[in-house]
Amino acid sequence: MQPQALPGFRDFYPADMALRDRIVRTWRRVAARYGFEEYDGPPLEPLELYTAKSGEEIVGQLYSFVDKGGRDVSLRPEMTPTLARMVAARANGLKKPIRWFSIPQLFRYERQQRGRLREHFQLNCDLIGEPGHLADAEIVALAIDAVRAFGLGSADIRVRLSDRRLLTALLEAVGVSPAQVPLVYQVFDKIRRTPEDVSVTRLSGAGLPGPTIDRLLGIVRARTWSELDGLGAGLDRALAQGDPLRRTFEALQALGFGDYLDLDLGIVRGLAYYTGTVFELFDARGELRAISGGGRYDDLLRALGGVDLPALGFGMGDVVLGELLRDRGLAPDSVSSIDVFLAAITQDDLPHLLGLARELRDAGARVEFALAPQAVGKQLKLADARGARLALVVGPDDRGRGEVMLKDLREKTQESIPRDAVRDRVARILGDELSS
RNA sequence: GUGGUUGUAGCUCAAUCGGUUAGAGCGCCGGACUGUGGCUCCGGAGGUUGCGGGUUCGAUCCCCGUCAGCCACCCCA
Repeated sequence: MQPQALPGFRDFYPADMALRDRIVRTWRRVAARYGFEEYDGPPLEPLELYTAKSGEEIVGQLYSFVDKGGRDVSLRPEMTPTLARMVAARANGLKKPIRWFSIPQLFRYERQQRGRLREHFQLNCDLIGEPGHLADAEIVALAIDAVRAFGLGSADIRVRLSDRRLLTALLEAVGVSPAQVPLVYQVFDKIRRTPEDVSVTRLSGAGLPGPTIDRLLGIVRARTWSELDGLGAGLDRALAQGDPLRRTFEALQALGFGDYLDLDLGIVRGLAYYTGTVFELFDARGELRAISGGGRYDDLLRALGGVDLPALGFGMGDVVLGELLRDRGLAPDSVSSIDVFLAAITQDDLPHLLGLARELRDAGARVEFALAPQAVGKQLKLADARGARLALVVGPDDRGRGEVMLKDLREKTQESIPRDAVRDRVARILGDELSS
């Protein structure tokens, strides 16, 4: 048995690379539309960067080890601590609000499953220095556009939005004690795939009385603001905590993304540092894991980097998105690897052909030719398999006339043209394809 | 980390009750085809049946272990 890639790590064959490349390029393009600048940091970091303040959940899954210098290090499981360090180091000199994005390869040591590997690429977009609801709307809008740009619409994608401030206030208002909050979060997180009686049993097992449980179920099931407002008396003060989220909804509707949004207070992001808006993107059929998730973390930069700046952001991995694109037939078809194939009839034609290759490559064309003597038919077969638009056939007869045979493999036409005119003709036919 | 389930050619799969030399399609290579591509026809390469052990006259098939994939749990970048 040949050595394989480590569990959870991927080999990218050209077809896989084409998809990954499309994803990454599309992300860059969309982030740029929102005025975001790209940054990056080290893939390997000191272990303490993650054990210090980051979510406790992540620590157990760190891909960490001791390096040859005896340092405790970890492959980065998330980008936020690195971002916090970088922003903190130059916080005074950076114009706010900061709009930065990165597409790091992230790692975690955990048993893999579909859509969940030990390594993935993740679009990270963060907006730092703005506490207002328009920043929240911008981030959510960017997350939506980052999948919309692949051709996915509101029929394919749903966004579920919640707010920690609102949820916390509601739980307190209905009588959930701080000690009971973690369990309530757990139950909320699983509410969609758990029978109701199981959820009720777990909640009552934590000491919550029946009426409180009923109200909790009402909170987690509310999908509109009016449903939430109708949950009963005594919640007005708590519901007032929902104002920022309401305004975020309104802004997103004005931006034209209303069709994508669902209110869902059952969204429980694992990372403990979220302080306000939290959201997740899912495929509308509910077949896959979350495509993206994020939220507001106004206290994290102070805890992590020492600068007191409000911030929010989201992450979006390439694995689930890639699966969704494949499922929907939106992955790239077989790509053409060359523009022009050069075919020689005899060995004597080779110097002529190599000169053409140099000239066309200098002009920006993607050029290939047979590396060993072959029948012309065979060479053209290869040209076809490569997806070449054009083929140039050079033989003794052509050379005698100072010409070459230009074949358009797509149009199935051919004509003999002067050798000196090749470059211009090829450039004209390929047109825009050259500049890309 | 726990439990379940599946591993046969590069890919998708077949192989009777445990029985001879493990097959097919696609893909790949070559030929028909030494001045013209996609099609067609012909041929070829490619397998320690994931790996290791056990039962048996005989194991792709039964048993145990292990590794890997998938599913659920845990958790969720």
